[in-house]
Amino acid sequence: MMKSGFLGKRARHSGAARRRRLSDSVLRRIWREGEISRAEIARRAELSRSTVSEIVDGLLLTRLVAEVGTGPSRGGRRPIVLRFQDGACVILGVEMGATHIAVALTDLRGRVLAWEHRHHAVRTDPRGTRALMIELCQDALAAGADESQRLVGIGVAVPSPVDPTDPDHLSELVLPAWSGRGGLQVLSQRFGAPLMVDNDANLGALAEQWWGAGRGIDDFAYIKLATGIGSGHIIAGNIYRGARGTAGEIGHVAIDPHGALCICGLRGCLATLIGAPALVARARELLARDPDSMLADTEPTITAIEDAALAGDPIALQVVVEAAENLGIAVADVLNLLNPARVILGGGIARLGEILLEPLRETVSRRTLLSAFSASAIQVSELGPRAGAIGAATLVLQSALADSRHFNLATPTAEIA
Amino acid sequence: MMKSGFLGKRARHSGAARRRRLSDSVLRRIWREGEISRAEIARRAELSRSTVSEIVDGLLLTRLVAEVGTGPSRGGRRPIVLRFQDGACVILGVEMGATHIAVALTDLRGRVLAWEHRHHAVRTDPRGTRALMIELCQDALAAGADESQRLVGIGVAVPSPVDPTDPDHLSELVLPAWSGRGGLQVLSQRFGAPLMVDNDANLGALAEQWWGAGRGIDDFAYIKLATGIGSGHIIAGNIYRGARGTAGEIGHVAIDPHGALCICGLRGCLATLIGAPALVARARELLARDPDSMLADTEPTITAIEDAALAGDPIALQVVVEAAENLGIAVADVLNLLNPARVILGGGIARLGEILLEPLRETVSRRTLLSAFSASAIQVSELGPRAGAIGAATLVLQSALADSRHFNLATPTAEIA
DNA sequence: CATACTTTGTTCGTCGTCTGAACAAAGATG
DNA sequence: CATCTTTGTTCAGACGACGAACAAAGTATG
Repeated sequence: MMKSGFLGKRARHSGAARRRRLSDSVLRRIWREGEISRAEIARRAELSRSTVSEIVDGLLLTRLVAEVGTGPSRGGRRPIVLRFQDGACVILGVEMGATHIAVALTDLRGRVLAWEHRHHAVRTDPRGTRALMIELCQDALAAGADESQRLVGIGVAVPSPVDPTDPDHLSELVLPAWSGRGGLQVLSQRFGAPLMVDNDANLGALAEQWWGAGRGIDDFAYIKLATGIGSGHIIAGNIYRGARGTAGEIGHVAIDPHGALCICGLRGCLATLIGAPALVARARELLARDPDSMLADTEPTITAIEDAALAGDPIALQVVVEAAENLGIAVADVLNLLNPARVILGGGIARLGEILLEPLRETVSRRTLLSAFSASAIQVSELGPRAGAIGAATLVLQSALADSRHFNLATPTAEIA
Repeated sequence: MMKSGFLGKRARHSGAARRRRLSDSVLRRIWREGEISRAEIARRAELSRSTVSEIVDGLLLTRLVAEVGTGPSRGGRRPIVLRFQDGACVILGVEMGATHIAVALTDLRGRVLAWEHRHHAVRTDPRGTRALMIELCQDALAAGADESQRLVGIGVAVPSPVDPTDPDHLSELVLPAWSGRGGLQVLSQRFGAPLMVDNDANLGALAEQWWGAGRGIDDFAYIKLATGIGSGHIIAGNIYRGARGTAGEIGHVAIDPHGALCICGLRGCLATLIGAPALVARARELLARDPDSMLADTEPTITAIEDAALAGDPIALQVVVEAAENLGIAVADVLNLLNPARVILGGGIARLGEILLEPLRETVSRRTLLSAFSASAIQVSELGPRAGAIGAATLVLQSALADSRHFNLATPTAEIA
């Protein structure tokens, strides 16, 4: 019995699977270089030119790669230039915030082809949020994609830890009204494309790794400063999610054991000290004592505080400096535990740049082992408020480049027939 | 020109290199299973029986694998049992502490064949320390190895961060008299075997992963409580060293910003609160107020405090409970940032077991996100004071199992000739 | 400007791996 | 006892990647 059964998995060490992996590695190389010739691929990948030619023939059929003229001679025949076709497909990246939804439609190089953004009471309205996501995705596709561009997939950044074994689960502490379920499969069904979900800070980190301040760096931390505080960690080149997906909860690192109560049930978490509501409250406190501030005109919001700090308002600056000092304690802990090569700050307040960085660097350098760190390694995000949505799209891109079957194209053989 | 050059690296996708990788993966499988038949390997590795037979023929020639009779029938011919020869080689693991040197001679299954331990003023005497290491290694080899057993390599655990790009460098903060250099190559030269160096907490974590409380777990933290406090982190199955080898400095996480000054230049580091000297000082302080303690008889040492706590002495217990509470704050930070599946405590004080664990778990569960952790996931080391030296040997074993050329055996072809 | 030399990309024969089928040995089953 | 399984080996064949050879298209040099 069981003479041969299903021979689906047998082909691992032979034929098809091996050739696919090699082809994928060549495809990734073409993506990475943008433009490259067959001969150059052969040199860098340590393959023979004949093998590369064969593989490239297959890739040309997928339309992900095209020949675009000839390059400069290196002393002999001029090479045929292969170019990765960034526009062959599109990807949707959705960011779900506490009070907004944003959607980025990107090409295969992370370029934003369309951007949609809408304020919404996400926390209290699951159904409306899902409908809004679909609407914004439709709008983005209509604005930025044409018929020829296949949708590779949809990525979603959520403001909650995501357990890889149960990606639709959302934290009931952060989003009580959602009763633990995202229900995001509707997106997948509506647009007929695979869905990938991850935490917003993780995806911010991923976006910075591929397109921003983390390019070329295999170990860094991304800290998102918003209503909540979260961190995403790139470790040995990959997002680190921990045993159950809750790594990166820097917002609940203990700073002041006697501080205010947090939604997590603890006291003195970083989030209670420098989350947006905390900063607003602190600004109010300072205004009560000293009302000679441009902030006194209106009810202060986090955006107003940021604007005032940029304009040089002393009270806003004090709020920021105090926040930087508290953040510095947590950053120092991260440096001591994880030794990242860089720390990247994202979220709204990161637009303050040096106003935030200078007191932060000062605190951190007082609190870290001398050799461990150069202060210049603390930077602000290069992608700003779009990092989350772009990172969500990048998650899809990453998986497609890792295994080109996820591009979901007609197979080469089918195209020939 | 450059018709073919050196063809050393070309063979990556063909022939020799591929066969070697496959052979190594079969060897690892035999190691992992201990005993297994060819047919079983074929099933689990999804290879054909003929291929496995061919590879096993090669492995038998290395003497790392042998046929040892037949196993139970599964309804047909009885399989020939292959057994990994744990005793074919030996490995030396050296632990360099602040005040001692320990050497473990192990087989290829992490069993300790010989154990040497000597107190020594390591911090102030580099030359004598190196000589002592050589002496203890010699003793261990004489006591536990015979002529037929080749020495695969020597691993060394050092009480300093180790930069993978400069493994002989030692921290000048921790070991000022060593002026930044380990000079451990003498070991390699003396015994004619490769040398590998890593941080002691990292190697404690590795030992627990292979042989102790971390078996089968891909994400956990090991915390070494001794003169200094360090942590080693297994992340996605591998030791995480950070960008420059200084990950895992939990000893310098900030607990009390107004605390005592640390060698690192900061205040209130965990190490200043629960390092062995701090515990001794705290015991003295308590004794001054209440001299009715068994500790009052002699000058208190860390070992004496541990013994007294085990005997139920109230003052010793208070010292331990306070230490557990401070440690708990740092452990909670680790849980929030890294979400390990387990936390393992090593170092001398870990022998207190539940006396230490109970107040620690209490503190941690008050300070961590509910869903993130079950308190039972905090445990003490299974390997105790030998974890560092065994981990150092395991580092060598790991590299040999990853690439069997590191076993440094006569090649099969050479043995045939 | 003709000749020699390079580089590129393709074609084709070859080598080495891994496979699957066939087989003998050894045991289970009824 | 005959039949069926399982194991391990042998051997021919499929297939992938390689290298050699070649044509095409360039550069360097007299």
